[in-house]
Amino acid sequence: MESEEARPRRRQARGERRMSEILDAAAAVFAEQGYEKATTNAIAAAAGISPGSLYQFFRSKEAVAQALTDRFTAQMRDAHGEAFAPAGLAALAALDLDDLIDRVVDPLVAFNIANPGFKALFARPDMPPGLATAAGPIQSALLGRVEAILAVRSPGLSAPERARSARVLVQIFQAMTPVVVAAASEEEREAEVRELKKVLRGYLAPLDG
Amino acid sequence: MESEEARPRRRQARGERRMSEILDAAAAVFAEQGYEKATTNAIAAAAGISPGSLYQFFRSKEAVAQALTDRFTAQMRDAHGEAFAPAGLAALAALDLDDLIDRVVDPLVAFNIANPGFKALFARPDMPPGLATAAGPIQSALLGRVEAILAVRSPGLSAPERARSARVLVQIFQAMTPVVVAAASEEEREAEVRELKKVLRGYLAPLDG
DNA sequence: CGAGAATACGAGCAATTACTCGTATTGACA
DNA sequence: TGTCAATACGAGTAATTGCTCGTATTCTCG
Repeated sequence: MESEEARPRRRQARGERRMSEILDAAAAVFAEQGYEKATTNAIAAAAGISPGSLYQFFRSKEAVAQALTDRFTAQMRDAHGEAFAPAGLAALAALDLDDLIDRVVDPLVAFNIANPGFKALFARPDMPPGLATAAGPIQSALLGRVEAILAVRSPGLSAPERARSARVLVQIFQAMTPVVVAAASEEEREAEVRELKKVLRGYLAPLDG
Repeated sequence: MESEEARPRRRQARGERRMSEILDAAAAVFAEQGYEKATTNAIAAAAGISPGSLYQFFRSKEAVAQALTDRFTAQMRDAHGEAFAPAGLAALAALDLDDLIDRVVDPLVAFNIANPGFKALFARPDMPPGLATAAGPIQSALLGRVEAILAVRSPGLSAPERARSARVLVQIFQAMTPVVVAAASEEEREAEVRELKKVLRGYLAPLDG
Protein backbone atom coordinates (compact mmCIF):
# COMPACT_ATOMS: atom_id res chain seq x y z
CA MET A 1 0.00 0.00 0.00
CA GLU A 2 2.92 2.34 0.72
CA SER A 3 5.46 1.68 -1.94
CA GLU A 4 6.58 5.27 -2.25
CA GLU A 5 8.94 5.28 0.73
CA ALA A 6 12.04 3.84 -0.83
CA ARG A 7 14.19 5.43 1.87
CA PRO A 8 12.56 5.48 5.27
CA ARG A 9 13.36 8.56 7.35
CA ARG A 10 15.01 8.30 10.69
CA ARG A 11 13.49 11.04 12.83
CA GLN A 12 10.02 9.71 12.71
CA ALA A 13 8.66 11.23 15.89
CA ARG A 14 8.83 14.81 14.64
CA GLY A 15 8.31 13.83 11.04
CA GLU A 16 5.20 11.75 11.51
CA ARG A 17 3.73 14.43 13.70
CA ARG A 18 4.42 17.03 11.02
CA MET A 19 2.85 14.89 8.34
CA SER A 20 -0.23 14.51 10.44
CA GLU A 21 -0.36 18.26 11.05
CA ILE A 22 0.01 18.89 7.35
CA LEU A 23 -2.86 16.55 6.59
CA ASP A 24 -5.00 18.27 9.22
CA ALA A 25 -4.23 21.61 7.61
CA ALA A 26 -4.89 20.23 4.14
CA ALA A 27 -8.25 18.86 5.21
CA ALA A 28 -9.23 22.25 6.58
CA VAL A 29 -8.07 24.18 3.52
CA PHE A 30 -9.60 21.69 1.09
CA ALA A 31 -12.85 21.88 3.03
CA GLU A 32 -13.14 25.61 2.74
CA GLN A 33 -11.49 26.28 -0.61
CA GLY A 34 -11.99 23.10 -2.59
CA TYR A 35 -9.13 21.13 -4.07
CA GLU A 36 -8.21 23.35 -6.99
CA LYS A 37 -8.31 26.65 -5.19
CA ALA A 38 -6.40 25.37 -2.20
CA THR A 39 -2.77 26.43 -2.64
CA THR A 40 0.10 24.44 -1.25
CA ASN A 41 1.46 27.60 0.35
CA ALA A 42 -1.85 28.09 2.12
CA ILE A 43 -1.76 24.52 3.40
CA ALA A 44 1.78 25.02 4.64
CA ALA A 45 0.80 28.28 6.33
CA ALA A 46 -2.20 26.62 7.95
CA ALA A 47 0.12 23.92 9.25
CA GLY A 48 2.45 26.60 10.57
CA ILE A 49 5.39 25.58 8.42
CA SER A 50 7.17 26.85 5.32
CA PRO A 51 6.39 25.65 1.79
CA GLY A 52 9.76 23.96 1.67
CA SER A 53 8.96 21.89 4.72
CA LEU A 54 5.75 20.68 3.21
CA TYR A 55 7.66 19.32 0.25
CA GLN A 56 10.00 17.50 2.58
CA PHE A 57 7.13 15.17 3.34
CA PHE A 58 4.97 15.22 0.24
CA ARG A 59 6.18 15.20 -3.31
CA SER A 60 3.31 17.22 -4.66
CA LYS A 61 -0.07 18.71 -3.92
CA GLU A 62 -1.61 15.59 -5.34
CA ALA A 63 0.44 13.44 -2.96
CA VAL A 64 -1.03 15.42 -0.06
CA ALA A 65 -4.53 14.74 -1.34
CA GLN A 66 -3.64 11.10 -1.85
CA ALA A 67 -2.37 10.73 1.70
CA LEU A 68 -5.39 12.55 3.05
CA THR A 69 -7.64 10.23 1.11
CA ASP A 70 -5.82 7.24 2.54
CA ARG A 71 -6.28 8.59 6.02
CA PHE A 72 -9.97 9.19 5.44
CA THR A 73 -10.36 5.69 4.09
CA ALA A 74 -8.73 4.19 7.14
CA GLN A 75 -10.76 6.36 9.49
CA MET A 76 -13.95 5.38 7.80
CA ARG A 77 -13.10 1.73 7.95
CA ASP A 78 -12.24 1.92 11.64
CA ALA A 79 -15.20 3.98 12.64
CA HIS A 80 -18.00 2.63 10.54
CA GLY A 81 -16.88 -0.54 8.95
CA GLU A 82 -19.21 -2.52 11.18
CA ALA A 83 -22.38 -1.41 9.48
CA PHE A 84 -20.93 -2.55 6.20
CA ALA A 85 -18.93 -5.51 7.33
CA PRO A 86 -19.58 -8.85 5.62
CA ALA A 87 -20.39 -10.30 9.02
CA GLY A 88 -23.23 -7.82 9.35
CA LEU A 89 -24.74 -8.61 5.99
CA ALA A 90 -26.98 -11.36 7.28
CA ALA A 91 -28.35 -9.06 9.98
CA LEU A 92 -28.90 -6.34 7.41
CA ALA A 93 -30.87 -8.71 5.26
CA ALA A 94 -33.58 -9.13 7.88
CA LEU A 95 -33.99 -5.44 8.61
CA ASP A 96 -36.87 -3.21 7.82
CA LEU A 97 -35.99 -0.99 4.82
CA ASP A 98 -36.14 2.17 6.92
CA ASP A 99 -33.86 0.62 9.52
CA LEU A 100 -31.46 -0.55 6.86
CA ILE A 101 -31.21 2.95 5.45
CA ASP A 102 -30.66 4.42 8.89
CA ARG A 103 -28.00 1.87 9.61
CA VAL A 104 -26.06 2.72 6.48
CA VAL A 105 -26.72 6.43 6.07
CA ASP A 106 -26.34 7.68 9.62
CA PRO A 107 -22.71 6.68 10.08
CA LEU A 108 -21.81 8.01 6.67
CA VAL A 109 -23.50 11.31 7.38
CA ALA A 110 -21.82 11.53 10.77
CA PHE A 111 -18.46 10.89 9.17
CA ASN A 112 -19.01 13.57 6.57
CA ILE A 113 -20.00 16.08 9.22
CA ALA A 114 -17.03 15.22 11.41
CA ASN A 115 -14.72 15.52 8.41
CA PRO A 116 -15.84 18.44 6.30
CA GLY A 117 -12.73 18.13 4.15
CA PHE A 118 -13.85 14.69 3.05
CA LYS A 119 -16.40 15.73 0.50
CA ALA A 120 -13.89 18.02 -1.21
CA LEU A 121 -12.01 14.90 -2.22
CA PHE A 122 -14.93 12.51 -2.42
CA ALA A 123 -17.71 14.44 -4.12
CA ARG A 124 -15.60 16.32 -6.65
CA PRO A 125 -16.61 16.08 -10.29
CA ASP A 126 -13.51 17.83 -11.63
CA MET A 127 -10.78 15.57 -10.34
CA PRO A 128 -7.47 15.50 -12.10
CA PRO A 129 -6.85 12.03 -13.53
CA GLY A 130 -4.42 11.14 -10.79
CA LEU A 131 -6.86 12.09 -8.10
CA ALA A 132 -9.70 10.13 -9.56
CA THR A 133 -7.53 7.15 -8.76
CA ALA A 134 -6.89 8.57 -5.31
CA ALA A 135 -10.56 8.94 -4.48
CA GLY A 136 -11.37 5.75 -6.29
CA PRO A 137 -10.75 3.42 -3.34
CA ILE A 138 -13.33 5.17 -1.18
CA GLN A 139 -15.78 5.35 -4.00
CA SER A 140 -15.39 1.74 -5.01
CA ALA A 141 -15.35 0.46 -1.45
CA LEU A 142 -18.66 2.17 -0.84
CA LEU A 143 -19.99 0.92 -4.14
CA GLY A 144 -18.93 -2.63 -3.46
CA ARG A 145 -20.61 -2.62 -0.10
CA VAL A 146 -23.83 -1.21 -1.42
CA GLU A 147 -23.75 -3.85 -4.12
CA ALA A 148 -23.24 -6.54 -1.50
CA ILE A 149 -26.27 -5.33 0.40
CA LEU A 150 -28.32 -5.21 -2.77
CA ALA A 151 -27.29 -8.75 -3.60
CA VAL A 152 -28.80 -9.89 -0.33
CA ARG A 153 -31.87 -7.71 -0.31
CA SER A 154 -32.73 -7.80 -3.99
CA PRO A 155 -31.67 -11.19 -5.33
CA GLY A 156 -33.88 -10.66 -8.35
CA LEU A 157 -31.49 -8.10 -9.82
CA SER A 158 -29.04 -9.15 -12.49
CA ALA A 159 -25.41 -8.26 -11.88
CA PRO A 160 -25.42 -5.28 -14.25
CA GLU A 161 -28.68 -4.02 -12.78
CA ARG A 162 -27.25 -4.34 -9.33
CA ALA A 163 -24.12 -2.43 -10.32
CA ARG A 164 -26.17 0.32 -11.87
CA SER A 165 -28.47 0.63 -8.91
CA ALA A 166 -25.53 0.81 -6.53
CA ARG A 167 -24.02 3.56 -8.63
CA VAL A 168 -27.26 5.50 -8.58
CA LEU A 169 -27.53 5.17 -4.80
CA VAL A 170 -23.98 6.33 -4.21
CA GLN A 171 -24.50 9.18 -6.62
CA ILE A 172 -27.60 10.35 -4.79
CA PHE A 173 -25.72 10.24 -1.54
CA GLN A 174 -22.82 12.20 -2.95
CA ALA A 175 -25.09 14.79 -4.46
CA MET A 176 -26.94 15.48 -1.26
CA THR A 177 -24.04 15.26 1.14
CA PRO A 178 -22.76 18.81 0.57
CA VAL A 179 -26.14 20.23 1.45
CA VAL A 180 -26.32 18.17 4.60
CA VAL A 181 -22.81 19.11 5.68
CA ALA A 182 -23.37 22.79 4.96
CA ALA A 183 -26.67 22.96 6.84
CA ALA A 184 -26.92 26.11 8.92
CA SER A 185 -28.67 24.62 11.92
CA GLU A 186 -29.21 21.25 13.46
CA GLU A 187 -32.90 21.19 12.54
CA GLU A 188 -32.02 22.13 9.00
CA ARG A 189 -29.53 19.32 8.84
CA GLU A 190 -31.94 16.77 10.18
CA ALA A 191 -34.50 17.85 7.65
CA GLU A 192 -31.99 17.43 4.84
CA VAL A 193 -31.05 13.99 6.08
CA ARG A 194 -34.74 13.06 6.15
CA GLU A 195 -35.04 14.12 2.52
CA LEU A 196 -31.96 12.15 1.58
CA LYS A 197 -33.45 9.08 3.19
CA LYS A 198 -36.76 9.66 1.46
CA VAL A 199 -35.01 9.69 -1.88
CA LEU A 200 -33.11 6.52 -1.11
CA ARG A 201 -36.20 4.79 0.22
CA GLY A 202 -38.27 5.80 -2.77
CA TYR A 203 -35.69 4.34 -5.11
CA LEU A 204 -35.08 1.22 -3.07
CA ALA A 205 -38.61 0.27 -2.13
CA PRO A 206 -39.55 -1.20 -5.52
CA LEU A 207 -36.27 -3.12 -5.63
CA ASP A 208 -36.40 -4.38 -2.11
CA GLY A 209 -37.38 -8.01 -1.74
CA MET B 1 -31.63 42.74 -17.88
CA GLU B 2 -28.78 44.08 -20.11
CA SER B 3 -27.51 47.17 -18.37
CA GLU B 4 -23.90 46.62 -19.29
CA GLU B 5 -23.96 48.08 -22.77
CA ALA B 6 -23.57 51.77 -22.02
CA ARG B 7 -22.16 52.42 -25.47
CA PRO B 8 -23.68 50.32 -28.22
CA ARG B 9 -21.30 49.40 -30.99
CA ARG B 10 -21.94 50.32 -34.55
CA ARG B 11 -20.69 47.40 -36.68
CA GLN B 12 -23.13 44.91 -35.40
CA ALA B 13 -23.20 42.52 -38.30
CA ARG B 14 -19.62 41.36 -37.93
CA GLY B 15 -19.59 41.98 -34.20
CA GLU B 16 -22.69 40.03 -33.33
CA ARG B 17 -21.54 37.18 -35.48
CA ARG B 18 -18.19 37.15 -33.71
CA MET B 19 -19.85 37.19 -30.33
CA SER B 20 -21.95 34.25 -31.30
CA GLU B 21 -18.89 32.41 -32.56
CA ILE B 22 -17.09 33.14 -29.32
CA LEU B 23 -20.00 31.76 -27.32
CA ASP B 24 -20.05 28.65 -29.50
CA ALA B 25 -16.35 28.18 -28.86
CA ALA B 26 -16.77 28.84 -25.16
CA ALA B 27 -19.55 26.26 -24.92
CA ALA B 28 -17.32 23.68 -26.57
CA VAL B 29 -14.29 24.45 -24.43
CA PHE B 30 -16.31 24.62 -21.22
CA ALA B 31 -17.93 21.32 -22.12
CA GLU B 32 -14.68 19.51 -22.48
CA GLN B 33 -12.49 21.30 -19.95
CA GLY B 34 -14.88 22.62 -17.35
CA TYR B 35 -15.11 26.28 -16.44
CA GLU B 36 -11.94 26.68 -14.39
CA LYS B 37 -9.60 24.80 -16.68
CA ALA B 38 -10.91 26.48 -19.79
CA THR B 39 -8.50 29.29 -20.64
CA THR B 40 -9.61 32.42 -22.42
CA ASN B 41 -6.80 31.93 -24.91
CA ALA B 42 -8.13 28.47 -25.68
CA ILE B 43 -11.61 29.88 -26.21
CA ALA B 44 -10.23 32.55 -28.51
CA ALA B 45 -8.24 29.95 -30.43
CA ALA B 46 -11.30 27.71 -30.74
CA ALA B 47 -13.19 30.69 -32.11
CA GLY B 48 -10.38 31.33 -34.57
CA ILE B 49 -9.54 34.77 -33.23
CA SER B 50 -6.85 36.37 -31.09
CA PRO B 51 -7.13 36.86 -27.32
CA GLY B 52 -7.33 40.60 -27.85
CA SER B 53 -10.34 40.23 -30.11
CA LEU B 54 -12.17 38.19 -27.50
CA TYR B 55 -11.78 41.03 -25.03
CA GLN B 56 -13.20 43.46 -27.56
CA PHE B 57 -16.54 41.79 -26.97
CA PHE B 58 -16.38 40.46 -23.45
CA ARG B 59 -14.90 42.21 -20.49
CA SER B 60 -13.78 39.04 -18.75
CA LYS B 61 -13.93 35.29 -18.76
CA GLU B 62 -16.83 35.55 -16.37
CA ALA B 63 -18.68 37.81 -18.78
CA VAL B 64 -18.33 35.11 -21.43
CA ALA B 65 -19.86 32.57 -19.09
CA GLN B 66 -22.57 35.02 -18.16
CA ALA B 67 -23.47 35.64 -21.79
CA LEU B 68 -23.40 31.94 -22.52
CA THR B 69 -25.70 31.31 -19.58
CA ASP B 70 -28.08 33.95 -20.90
CA ARG B 71 -28.09 32.30 -24.27
CA PHE B 72 -28.75 28.89 -22.77
CA THR B 73 -31.57 30.31 -20.72
CA ALA B 74 -33.19 31.83 -23.77
CA GLN B 75 -32.74 28.65 -25.79
CA MET B 76 -34.27 26.59 -23.06
CA ARG B 77 -37.22 28.90 -22.76
CA ASP B 78 -37.81 28.89 -26.49
CA ALA B 79 -37.40 25.18 -26.94
CA HIS B 80 -39.01 23.71 -23.88
CA GLY B 81 -40.89 26.40 -22.11
CA GLU B 82 -44.16 24.78 -23.12
CA ALA B 83 -43.86 21.84 -20.79
CA PHE B 84 -43.35 24.24 -17.94
CA ALA B 85 -45.54 27.10 -19.03
CA PRO B 86 -48.19 28.34 -16.61
CA ALA B 87 -50.78 27.59 -19.26
CA GLY B 88 -49.78 23.96 -19.20
CA LEU B 89 -50.01 23.59 -15.47
CA ALA B 90 -53.64 22.61 -15.50
CA ALA B 91 -52.95 19.89 -18.04
CA LEU B 92 -50.01 18.69 -15.99
CA ALA B 93 -52.17 18.42 -12.92
CA ALA B 94 -54.31 15.72 -14.48
CA LEU B 95 -51.47 13.58 -15.78
CA ASP B 96 -50.34 10.24 -14.59
CA LEU B 97 -47.17 10.61 -12.50
CA ASP B 98 -45.07 8.70 -15.02
CA ASP B 99 -46.37 10.86 -17.82
CA LEU B 100 -45.68 14.00 -15.84
CA ILE B 101 -42.11 12.96 -15.26
CA ASP B 102 -41.66 12.12 -18.93
CA ARG B 103 -43.11 15.46 -19.92
CA VAL B 104 -40.69 17.37 -17.73
CA VAL B 105 -37.57 15.24 -17.85
CA ASP B 106 -37.40 14.34 -21.53
CA PRO B 107 -37.06 17.89 -22.85
CA LEU B 108 -34.52 18.74 -20.19
CA VAL B 109 -32.48 15.67 -21.00
CA ALA B 110 -32.69 16.41 -24.70
CA PHE B 111 -31.51 19.95 -24.09
CA ASN B 112 -28.57 18.79 -22.02
CA ILE B 113 -27.55 16.32 -24.69
CA ALA B 114 -27.85 18.88 -27.43
CA ASN B 115 -25.83 21.39 -25.39
CA PRO B 116 -23.03 19.53 -23.66
CA GLY B 117 -21.54 22.83 -22.49
CA PHE B 118 -24.64 23.52 -20.48
CA LYS B 119 -23.91 21.31 -17.54
CA ALA B 120 -20.46 22.85 -17.11
CA LEU B 121 -22.23 26.06 -16.12
CA PHE B 122 -25.36 24.55 -14.64
CA ALA B 123 -24.20 21.59 -12.59
CA ARG B 124 -21.01 23.07 -11.20
CA PRO B 125 -20.53 22.93 -7.43
CA ASP B 126 -17.45 25.15 -7.36
CA MET B 127 -18.76 28.30 -8.92
CA PRO B 128 -17.02 31.56 -8.25
CA PRO B 129 -19.38 33.94 -6.43
CA GLY B 130 -20.05 35.96 -9.54
CA LEU B 131 -20.94 32.90 -11.54
CA ALA B 132 -23.33 31.56 -8.99
CA THR B 133 -25.33 34.63 -9.85
CA ALA B 134 -24.84 33.90 -13.51
CA ALA B 135 -26.15 30.38 -13.30
CA GLY B 136 -28.74 31.40 -10.76
CA PRO B 137 -31.41 32.40 -13.27
CA ILE B 138 -31.50 28.95 -14.85
CA GLN B 139 -31.43 27.25 -11.52
CA SER B 140 -34.13 29.38 -9.99
CA ALA B 141 -36.29 29.29 -13.08
CA LEU B 142 -36.23 25.52 -12.99
CA LEU B 143 -36.82 25.52 -9.26
CA GLY B 144 -39.75 27.87 -9.52
CA ARG B 145 -41.37 25.76 -12.17
CA VAL B 146 -40.94 22.56 -10.26
CA GLU B 147 -42.42 24.31 -7.25
CA ALA B 148 -45.38 25.44 -9.32
CA ILE B 149 -46.03 21.89 -10.43
CA LEU B 150 -45.73 20.64 -6.87
CA ALA B 151 -48.20 23.26 -5.72
CA VAL B 152 -50.77 21.82 -8.10
CA ARG B 153 -50.00 18.15 -7.62
CA SER B 154 -49.30 18.15 -3.91
CA PRO B 155 -51.48 20.82 -2.32
CA GLY B 156 -50.91 19.25 1.06
CA LEU B 157 -47.33 20.48 1.22
CA SER B 158 -46.50 23.60 3.17
CA ALA B 159 -44.55 26.28 1.34
CA PRO B 160 -41.22 25.40 2.97
CA GLU B 161 -41.80 21.71 2.36
CA ARG B 162 -42.58 22.47 -1.24
CA ALA B 163 -39.44 24.54 -1.63
CA ARG B 164 -37.32 21.83 -0.09
CA SER B 165 -38.81 19.11 -2.23
CA ALA B 166 -38.27 21.16 -5.35
CA ARG B 167 -34.65 21.68 -4.38
CA VAL B 168 -34.19 17.97 -3.84
CA LEU B 169 -35.73 17.16 -7.22
CA VAL B 170 -33.55 19.66 -9.05
CA GLN B 171 -30.52 18.39 -7.21
CA ILE B 172 -31.20 14.82 -8.21
CA PHE B 173 -31.56 15.90 -11.78
CA GLN B 174 -28.33 17.86 -11.71
CA ALA B 175 -26.45 15.01 -10.13
CA MET B 176 -27.50 12.47 -12.70
CA THR B 177 -27.33 14.66 -15.77
CA PRO B 178 -23.57 14.35 -16.32
CA VAL B 179 -23.84 10.58 -16.38
CA VAL B 180 -26.67 10.74 -18.88
CA VAL B 181 -24.85 13.19 -21.11
CA ALA B 182 -21.62 11.23 -20.99
CA ALA B 183 -23.25 7.89 -21.80
CA ALA B 184 -21.22 5.88 -24.27
CA SER B 185 -24.07 4.42 -26.25
CA GLU B 186 -27.70 5.12 -26.87
CA GLU B 187 -28.86 2.11 -24.87
CA GLU B 188 -26.64 3.13 -22.02
CA ARG B 189 -28.13 6.59 -22.09
CA GLU B 190 -31.68 5.33 -22.12
CA ALA B 191 -30.91 3.09 -19.19
CA GLU B 192 -29.50 6.03 -17.23
CA VAL B 193 -32.55 8.12 -18.02
CA ARG B 194 -34.76 5.29 -16.81
CA GLU B 195 -32.86 5.24 -13.52
CA LEU B 196 -33.15 8.99 -13.19
CA LYS B 197 -36.89 8.72 -13.66
CA LYS B 198 -37.10 5.89 -11.17
CA VAL B 199 -35.43 8.05 -8.58
CA LEU B 200 -37.71 10.97 -9.25
CA ARG B 201 -40.79 8.76 -9.24
CA GLY B 202 -39.79 7.08 -6.02
CA TYR B 203 -39.40 10.41 -4.33
CA LEU B 204 -42.52 11.95 -5.82
CA ALA B 205 -44.96 9.08 -5.45
CA PRO B 206 -45.57 9.56 -1.73
CA LEU B 207 -46.01 13.28 -2.23
CA ASP B 208 -48.23 13.05 -5.26
CA GLY B 209 -51.86 13.74 -4.57
C1' DC C 1 -13.03 59.59 -51.17
C1' DG C 2 -11.87 60.55 -46.31
C1' DA C 3 -12.53 60.22 -41.42
C1' DG C 4 -13.58 57.93 -37.51
C1' DA C 5 -15.21 54.04 -35.23
C1' DA C 6 -15.38 49.03 -34.92
C1' DT C 7 -12.75 45.10 -35.47
C1' DA C 8 -8.46 42.47 -35.28
C1' DC C 9 -3.96 41.26 -33.93
C1' DG C 10 -0.48 39.09 -30.78
C1' DA C 11 3.40 40.10 -27.97
C1' DG C 12 3.67 40.84 -23.41
C1' DC C 13 2.41 42.23 -18.50
C1' DA C 14 1.12 41.29 -13.76
C1' DA C 15 -0.36 38.10 -10.76
C1' DT C 16 -0.66 33.51 -9.23
C1' DT C 17 1.15 28.98 -7.96
C1' DA C 18 3.32 24.46 -7.62
C1' DC C 19 7.62 23.49 -6.54
C1' DT C 20 13.14 23.96 -5.77
C1' DC C 21 17.45 24.98 -3.75
C1' DG C 22 21.02 26.58 -0.89
C1' DT C 23 21.53 26.90 3.74
C1' DA C 24 20.76 26.60 8.72
C1' DT C 25 19.23 23.97 12.80
C1' DT C 26 18.05 19.85 15.44
C1' DG C 27 18.60 15.50 17.39
C1' DA C 28 19.82 10.33 17.31
C1' DC C 29 23.52 7.47 17.78
C1' DA C 30 28.37 5.96 17.77
C1' DT D 1 30.93 14.91 22.06
C1' DG D 2 31.08 14.80 17.02
C1' DT D 3 28.78 13.48 12.90
C1' DC D 4 25.35 13.18 9.64
C1' DA D 5 20.78 12.62 8.27
C1' DA D 6 16.29 14.58 9.17
C1' DT D 7 13.99 18.70 9.62
C1' DA D 8 13.18 23.56 8.60
C1' DC D 9 13.39 27.75 6.21
C1' DG D 10 11.81 31.18 2.60
C1' DA D 11 13.31 33.65 -1.29
C1' DG D 12 13.31 32.37 -5.84
C1' DT D 13 11.92 29.94 -10.42
C1' DA D 14 9.40 28.38 -14.30
C1' DA D 15 5.07 27.92 -16.04
C1' DT D 16 0.46 29.35 -16.50
C1' DT D 17 -3.26 32.61 -17.32
C1' DG D 18 -6.50 36.41 -17.43
C1' DC D 19 -6.10 40.41 -19.55
C1' DT D 20 -3.91 44.95 -21.86
C1' DC D 21 -1.97 47.93 -25.22
C1' DG D 22 -0.08 49.79 -29.26
C1' DT D 23 -0.98 49.25 -33.80
C1' DA D 24 -3.00 47.78 -38.12
C1' DT D 25 -7.06 46.79 -40.96
C1' DT D 26 -11.91 47.02 -42.36
C1' DC D 27 -16.25 48.94 -42.72
C1' DT D 28 -19.96 52.74 -42.44
C1' DC D 29 -21.40 56.98 -43.53
C1' DG D 30 -21.28 61.68 -45.04
